[in-house]
Amino acid sequence: MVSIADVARDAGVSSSTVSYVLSGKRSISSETQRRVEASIHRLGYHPHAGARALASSRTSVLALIMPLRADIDVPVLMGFVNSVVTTARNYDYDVLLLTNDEGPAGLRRVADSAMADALLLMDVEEEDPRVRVLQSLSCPGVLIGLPNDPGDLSCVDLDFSAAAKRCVRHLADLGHERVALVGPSPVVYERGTSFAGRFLRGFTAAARERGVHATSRACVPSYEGVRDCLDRILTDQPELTGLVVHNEAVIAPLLSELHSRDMRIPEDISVVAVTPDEMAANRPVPLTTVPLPSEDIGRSAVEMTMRELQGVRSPEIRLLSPRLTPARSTARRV
DNA sequence: CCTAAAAGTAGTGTATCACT
DNA sequence: AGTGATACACTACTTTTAGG
Repeated sequence: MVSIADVARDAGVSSSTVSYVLSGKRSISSETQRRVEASIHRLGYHPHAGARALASSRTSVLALIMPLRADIDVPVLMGFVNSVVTTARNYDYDVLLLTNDEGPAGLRRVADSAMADALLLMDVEEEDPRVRVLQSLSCPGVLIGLPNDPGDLSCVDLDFSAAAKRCVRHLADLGHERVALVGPSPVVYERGTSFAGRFLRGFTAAARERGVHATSRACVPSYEGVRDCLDRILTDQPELTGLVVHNEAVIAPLLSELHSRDMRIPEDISVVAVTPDEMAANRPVPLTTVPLPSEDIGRSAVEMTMRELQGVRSPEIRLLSPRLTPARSTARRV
């Protein structure tokens, strides 16, 4: 293995000079800089991460804690992971991905063993015991999601309440008077997952505000779950003309189920979905969506974390404003 | 004198301080 | 602008000590 001492010997300088060339924390003559860089290149040197962590008590690793539960939509989650990892690399950080649900003890384990410099927490619940623990840790933490009491932690998320309102108002503007929400899986509500509650409350509030009849149902992500969910909704509202879907895993089976029931989109029923942009276009009928900005959320979370790591303590709750992208799946009610 | 346990030492690769 | 010494946390190895 090539060490900093090998580079120093090759370049004819001391190892501290190599270190300063690498960190850029001191001025180095251009000639020395050039020789050191040439040696680094020639020898194929890469700093030893363990030794770095030992000397600096920094790991250059962010822990992304993302419990992978059965009811979680992996493609959507990967959008967040991708954005977090990509942004972290811009700051010379790597990402430690933790997908087991270890609860508060897991946070302590990672922080106290100094595996990472900061923790990013996903799948946040309204009353999440991890939040209090995260605050008490010595390393910074940022939430992707919004608990009832975030304390002085920074949070980023889509403004799900506003997103729901956007969907309802769009349908109401098109003359729809009877709408329904196909929500996340029942377990997501039971767990008190923060986005689910916020979306549902926004949906209900907007419907009331616009005088629209509204029903909502949790939906198990399977063909059977979708059939059951639709049955219940249509029993409740046989004259339904608008659907809001807040459950990515359900979109495909739902579209196919509507088709088999001869409910044409958008002639018989308008559909608007909350889903990442790239997953909306590739459907039998291009979907009107409120895009889930996983890219922006992941990037913001890492940027906030980096600010904290630089010692800037300015907790911020950043709720991104939803957009609505109209497509063929919604139309004026006839 | 032998063994086991405890204490001590050296070495790892890097960042950084104090110095020239 | 450049350098030597040191700290960092841990491990592997060596030496010392205690007790029989």
